[in-house]
Amino acid sequence: MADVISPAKLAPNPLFLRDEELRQGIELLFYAYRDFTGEPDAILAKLGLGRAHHRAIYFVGRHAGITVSELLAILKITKQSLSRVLSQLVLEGYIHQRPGKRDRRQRLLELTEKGKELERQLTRTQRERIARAYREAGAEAVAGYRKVLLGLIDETERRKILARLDSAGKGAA
Amino acid sequence: MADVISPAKLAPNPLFLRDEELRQGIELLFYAYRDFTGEPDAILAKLGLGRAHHRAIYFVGRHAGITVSELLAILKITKQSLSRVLSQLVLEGYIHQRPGKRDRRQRLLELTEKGKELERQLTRTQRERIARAYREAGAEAVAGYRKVLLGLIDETERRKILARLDSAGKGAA
DNA sequence: AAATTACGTCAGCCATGTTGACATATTCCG
DNA sequence: CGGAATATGTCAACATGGCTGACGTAATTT
Repeated sequence: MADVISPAKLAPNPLFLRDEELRQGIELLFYAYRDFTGEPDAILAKLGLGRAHHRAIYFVGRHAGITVSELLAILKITKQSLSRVLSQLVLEGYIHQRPGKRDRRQRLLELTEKGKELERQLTRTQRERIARAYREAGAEAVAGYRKVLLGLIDETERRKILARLDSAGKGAA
Repeated sequence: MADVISPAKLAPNPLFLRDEELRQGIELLFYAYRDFTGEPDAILAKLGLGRAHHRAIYFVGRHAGITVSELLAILKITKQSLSRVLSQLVLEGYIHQRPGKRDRRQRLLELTEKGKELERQLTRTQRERIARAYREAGAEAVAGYRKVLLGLIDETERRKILARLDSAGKGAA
């Protein structure tokens, strides 16, 4: 204000632009996630289930035969929290447990037919949403979306996740 | 299996590829959001605050003079839920309320100096995370990231959000 | 003057996260 | 073989942050 010629008016302040750009990146992520997770809740509510159940069902479906500790590592919650969700899903016949062959302490998890049916139903709306966004944005944009999201993930996790994305659906030990 | 020549081996099944691609899009969003939101919690916990306070502080900081109902529309929670958070933030001196000039029923919200300080502290780690991801991915990828995320948002919301992103930081009535 | 709007508040419920302590079965290792 | 480590489960208590429903007040609109 006191300056005769404000430097900010001569050249657009790069720090300001940067901050603005970054905040938009934050907010887009917030809004997208907000709307993305909103949809399946109605289906779940009717069954007396919540988002936590959706996440468990999704990843068990994605990695048939996953162990409890692997699932914990993906969800990053405590075993007590997972246990509540998981035991309910087993009780109600969505998920089946069997002891590991190599290591009989493990409980390998997989969806029952009922579980698979629910998984399909829950994921359908989200798949459609992503599909539409991909289609409208184009292949190049999709590559950018993937690249940036991957960069947002904790560095120590990135390798693991890339491996998981690749090996998914092939079943585990 | 029973087919003499499996069609899936001649041409890669486009439905399968599509499903795989879409699921990766879902999972990347999950992992990125998981790690993105994780960081500021430690700071908040020391102050006896939670994620809900962070969101309120963030958007009040971003839209100085925002009304309660506008904030509700952004967060998509009930007024009762917001009230709990907001009244605590006012009580502890992070947010200041003043009546609207045109409409004195409104309570226009803005951060106090204390609130601004906390906002900066909280947003710093997230800004840095986005900045790093942007830098590593490149400008073209950033454009794609924005395009796809925008496409994931509810269509009825998109216009509003674009307007918000543009007008942010210029203050409201 | 009546209806609507913006906001707030009280009360209670539910889902889902947390910590801490402890139990059991199995596997690994010296 | 026997003890340590591992995979999993369980009980109890608590915090956060959503939700619904009901009701109240001040200001604005009609």
